Amino acid sequence: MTPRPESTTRRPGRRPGPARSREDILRAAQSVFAARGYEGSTVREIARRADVDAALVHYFFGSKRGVFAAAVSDALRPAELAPAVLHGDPDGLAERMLRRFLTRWESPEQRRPMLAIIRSAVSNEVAAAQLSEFITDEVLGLLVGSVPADHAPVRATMVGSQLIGLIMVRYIVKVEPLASVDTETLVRLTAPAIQRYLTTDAPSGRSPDP
Amino acid sequence: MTPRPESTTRRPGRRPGPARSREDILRAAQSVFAARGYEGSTVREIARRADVDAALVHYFFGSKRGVFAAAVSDALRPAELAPAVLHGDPDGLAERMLRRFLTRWESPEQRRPMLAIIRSAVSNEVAAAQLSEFITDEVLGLLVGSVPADHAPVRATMVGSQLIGLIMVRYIVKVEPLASVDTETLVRLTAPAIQRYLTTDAPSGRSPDP
DNA sequence: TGGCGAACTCAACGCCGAATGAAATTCACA
DNA sequence: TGTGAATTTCATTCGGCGTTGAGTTCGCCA
Repeated sequence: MTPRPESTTRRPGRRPGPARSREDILRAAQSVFAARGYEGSTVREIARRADVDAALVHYFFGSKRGVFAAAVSDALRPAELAPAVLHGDPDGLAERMLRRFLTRWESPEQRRPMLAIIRSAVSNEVAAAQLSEFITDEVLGLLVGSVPADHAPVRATMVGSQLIGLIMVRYIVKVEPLASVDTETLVRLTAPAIQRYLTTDAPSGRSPDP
Repeated sequence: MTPRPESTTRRPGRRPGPARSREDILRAAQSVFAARGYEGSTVREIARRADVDAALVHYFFGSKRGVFAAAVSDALRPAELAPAVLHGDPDGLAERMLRRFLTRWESPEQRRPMLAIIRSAVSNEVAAAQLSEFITDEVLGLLVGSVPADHAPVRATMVGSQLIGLIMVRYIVKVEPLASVDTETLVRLTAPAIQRYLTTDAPSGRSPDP
């Protein structure tokens, strides 16, 4: 967060001191992509916000797609929802999971790269695939062992849909009153529905064809 | 749907026959915005798809924002979910509503303008506001009279979040297996959760501060 | 202390975007 | 039949986009 010394006039060539531009660019990219989505963002604006020439972005990351990939995968990897959430009584699984999830989203710092993916996934095939994979892996990981294996994938995506819906309504489209309700209320409202997707008996009627 | 006669070389000036370009542009705009979102779309591509010069788009709609507004509001107005859904036993409300909702989304024709709004709302303030209003009005309208008035807004947005989540996962991000499950199964899975948001007793604990 | 490679900027290219004003053609109504 | 309004294209402006290549400065190791 410590800002660079003033950029009144800058000369070409390497800057004195330790080189931190690469990280600055990455953080700037996260902000910009989070705010505008992939198509709406420009390399030049990222550079401007990182207080750097646009050519440097290409020097480090090769292309706009390159920065995007680096920016999201940089902060998406350490998801690690699973460990602490998994043990405890199965009836509280949804609530623990939701609390963890909301904690991440309430921190602007952590919210940024996830926003970037969602904003981009909506009109960008690559980002969409990345998000799809993330949902599958992450949510499915939570269900292994707690849920009959044959229905796990459907259950997982249902939970995923409820979570994404929450994000859309609360953080992106900002529909009131849900956008400003406190998280505790949110948990009380949502946890039971999610718990239902996780552990209620399989839907009656014939099962979906294999 | 009847395609225009071949456009090998065209001369300036009004074309012979009845003028349908305005409608052609509107339909083209719906497709393009639905596929690429607002930022990702270009007036030129809309014009190309409508088989028309780009200047004509500006002639009719003034600006890119103008086409967008026209394209979505054109096909968003006749929502009319309410009438048929509302009467019948209250316990089946969610299911009737969901069926109606899915029917609209399964038709590519009707899906287009809604896709356009969602794809755009994600990175566009104006579209987001429009979508927010739509959710509030439309879903809330269904609840009037069936639900205690004091909790109706929260309930409505919760239902909205579940529906948007469904759309995201099924039609936009396309997460399997939910993306290819048949609608009947989808109803069986989702209706109970929605019904719960509609009619279950208010969440316990203290109510959210007024 | 010299020099090589990493970090950085500058200037420019080619392209495509939204938007505009003028000219050409057809329509509709008197 | 004629004449004004509506529709359509063309040519153009202006700006910003992603990307590249050459040149400059600094850190570091031999």
